[in-house]
Amino acid sequence: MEIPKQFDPKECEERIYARWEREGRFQADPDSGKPPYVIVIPPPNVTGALHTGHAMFVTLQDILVRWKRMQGFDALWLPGTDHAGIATQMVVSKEIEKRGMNRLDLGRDAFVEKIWEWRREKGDTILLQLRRLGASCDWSRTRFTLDADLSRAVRKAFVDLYAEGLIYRGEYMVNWCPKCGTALSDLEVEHADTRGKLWHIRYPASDGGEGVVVATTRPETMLGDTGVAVHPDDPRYETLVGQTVVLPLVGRRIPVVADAMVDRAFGTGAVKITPSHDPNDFEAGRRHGLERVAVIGLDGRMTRVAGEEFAGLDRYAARKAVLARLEAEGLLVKVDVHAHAVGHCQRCDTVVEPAVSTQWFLKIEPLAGPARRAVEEGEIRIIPDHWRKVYLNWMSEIHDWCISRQLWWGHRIPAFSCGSCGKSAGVDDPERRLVSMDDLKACPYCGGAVRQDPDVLDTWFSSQLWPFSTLGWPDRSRDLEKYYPTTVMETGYDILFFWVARMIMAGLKFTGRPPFRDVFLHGLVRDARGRKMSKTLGNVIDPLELIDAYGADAVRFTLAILCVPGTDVALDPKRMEGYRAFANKLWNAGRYVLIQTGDAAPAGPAEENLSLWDRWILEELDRTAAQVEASLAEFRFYEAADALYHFVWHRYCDWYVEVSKVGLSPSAPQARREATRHVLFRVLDGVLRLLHPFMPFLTEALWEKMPGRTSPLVSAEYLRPSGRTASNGEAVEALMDLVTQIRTVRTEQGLPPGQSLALHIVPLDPSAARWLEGSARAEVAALARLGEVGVSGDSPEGDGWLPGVALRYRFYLELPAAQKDTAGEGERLRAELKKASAERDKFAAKLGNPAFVEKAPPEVVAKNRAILEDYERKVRETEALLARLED
RNA sequence: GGGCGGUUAGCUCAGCGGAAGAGCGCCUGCCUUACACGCAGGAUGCCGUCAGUUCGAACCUGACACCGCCCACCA
Repeated sequence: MEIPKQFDPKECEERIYARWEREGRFQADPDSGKPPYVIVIPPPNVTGALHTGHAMFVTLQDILVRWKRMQGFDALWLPGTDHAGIATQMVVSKEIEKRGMNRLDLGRDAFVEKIWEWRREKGDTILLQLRRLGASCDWSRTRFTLDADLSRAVRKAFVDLYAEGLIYRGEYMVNWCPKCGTALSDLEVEHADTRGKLWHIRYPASDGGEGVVVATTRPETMLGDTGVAVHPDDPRYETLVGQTVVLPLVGRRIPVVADAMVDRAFGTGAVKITPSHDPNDFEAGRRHGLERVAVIGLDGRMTRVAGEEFAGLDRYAARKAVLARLEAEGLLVKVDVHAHAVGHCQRCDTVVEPAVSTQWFLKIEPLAGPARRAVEEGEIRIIPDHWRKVYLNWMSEIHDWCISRQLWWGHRIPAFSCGSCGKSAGVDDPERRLVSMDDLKACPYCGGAVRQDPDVLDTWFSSQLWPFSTLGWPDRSRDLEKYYPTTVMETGYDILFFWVARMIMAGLKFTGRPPFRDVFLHGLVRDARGRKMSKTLGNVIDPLELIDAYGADAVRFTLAILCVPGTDVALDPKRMEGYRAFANKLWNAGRYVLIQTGDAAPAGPAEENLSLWDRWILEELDRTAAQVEASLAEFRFYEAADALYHFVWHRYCDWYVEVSKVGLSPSAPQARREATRHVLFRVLDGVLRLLHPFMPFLTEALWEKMPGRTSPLVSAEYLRPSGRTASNGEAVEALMDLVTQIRTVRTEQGLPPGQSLALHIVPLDPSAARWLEGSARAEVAALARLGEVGVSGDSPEGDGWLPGVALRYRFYLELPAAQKDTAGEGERLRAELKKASAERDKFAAKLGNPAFVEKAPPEVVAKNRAILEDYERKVRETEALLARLED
């Protein structure tokens, strides 16, 4: 069989993936009788391109799903995409603007049709990209949030919540993005600390007196002021309360009111009240019955009400103009530098404007209570644990959710209003008949013509239903019965509130059950220096380029091993080189094993034919399997990946494969050769199973080259720890230590690595002697590249032997004839003696402390004692060698 | 203003009560026939500061100092 010396991802990735898909290996089967294991994908935006965040979740979820599938679960990983309201509308708007059109010219229907065209053209791109990473999704169950059945689920949710009075409509102050032209939820506003200014402005008293100085960060809003507030207990303003002051530039008389919301220590202790343009003032205005004067329009420009001088100006131009006028009139008293947080639109980064408008809201408290309890009581587990606290914290101070958006792309709100009788959903609809599952043809109250609300729902309103809407809800489908609740929700912590929290609320509300049992939140992928990736920084890493350069397996393995719960991931392509090398390492180990085994799987040998090393590597494999199992169960991907890496490279390849060359040599007995072949093969087999979820392509490619493999690895059984107990650890470690010591002496003495030298070994105790029986001497020789190896109870005759001390052996390395000079050896031994004595003293002191011996657990004391003995022996032996050397 | 993380080898990070670790980088040798995407050997750490608890602390407790993140309607 021809196996190339380098693993070539390009050769196998596409071919193998196509085979898996063709054979239906990812398909879940509710009638299989197997227990379900379910993950629904965090649906990427339908217009999106694969980024590193996707690569991370694909890697982690695919590891979990493949692992469980191999363990015999009916594993379902359900894929799909999100219509992503604002994001998509923005992308398509920009696109048609490039062609000289705009969405208003086009009109709603035509524009929405354009987006659908776009979606048909590009919408599957991202799903094809997920495949490149090896995602084993059940593509037959792919869903899109705007699919007919999912839209029905959204409508059902809305109708039910409305019927229950949890959805209401009203005029409130909301976050408004002047550029996107829509209301936003609190979560869609990103606060950025900004160094602004605090302007102190004098409002003269109506009677011509001094009046009051107010402090504001937004002077342009003063045009809409309808009051000034001071603290009720503030002696400075006692006499002013109840009076009126004159609003500069406008001339309006506005009252001074007392309100406890005022912080006396801030600014001047007097606050201007603009009920139309500040959430606090909105409330204050209500409390004191103040008029609302809107001077900033929804387009971010000053309204006519702002006065002729300012009308039509952009809000920031108006700020300058207002300040100039105040300055001119001598009313600008003081300007302070003032740092404060300014809200920006998550999508377009425009400064958000608080604005009063009529919107739809979802009452949160009735939903939040059960959602809080589900986590508090452990029905839902959030990992890492500190996110649990964050979740609970957020859940307990959550506000109602503004769910309507003034967009065209999304689920249109199924609410109607009547042109004849004037009844309108949410406001004047006592029997709640104007919201319905079917489009209303006529007013159910008077039969008049009805009009549907033009707004659409926040994208996240449909996302919150994803774990069950994708499975057929509100119908009681077979899938819903079998796969709901899902098993694990795996996603980035950045959408804990946006998505995870809301799914929990919605899941409990609509299905009566939590939508998943475990929530695992991975860190965000950042650049090599830990900075957030951004186009402006130019540090964006494209996962597809990574796959092209290193192969999907290396990309996956890197992401997995970097995934430490609770930490963001610093992704360094340099590091990926290391894991590409790892892939290649395993490839070549497989190549070696397959060349040795030929075209028949080697039969199992009798237990007594297994050597020390054979048993050791099988135990190590077992321990690795147990470690992977335990680590994955707790979502410690890095730990599982690290255990596999270490086992494959530093146990199997570095030691066992090297030792096996002795066992396979023509001079070895037949039984030894067979046993070695068997163990080599068996460990490779186990490694491929264990590693498959992490590196699916490479492992499958090797698997298909193994003799006797009819069905693919993806459907094979995962390796279970066999629970072997007989331990050879001590013996093998002593031998490994011996080899390492010999190599060190060799290198330090500058002996040519290629030269075959003779060695003499003196075991320091009977078990050490026993471990050298059988093939061990030949193995040591091979590992340390030696010639003849002798063993005896005493040092060898003659000159020119370089002595050394290992844990359980003394050894003598024969110098080449031309180099019979051991002069440097004394120095080396003395250095080692010094180190060993220091260690010995440290442990002796510890054990000399009666409190330690008395109070520490016995096994700890015993362990320390054993270490002390090792060092004592080492010191003793080294001293003896030195003494002889100096004779 | 609240809350949550982090501070360990040059870099990125594990370890979280019993001998300071990994990967990359660095230094020395090696094309040893599975692999130079390789092999062998090596150097490198007041485990942020101070005080406590403990037989024992990188790990627990409390303060402090820097970094970072999230939430929040003080103009």
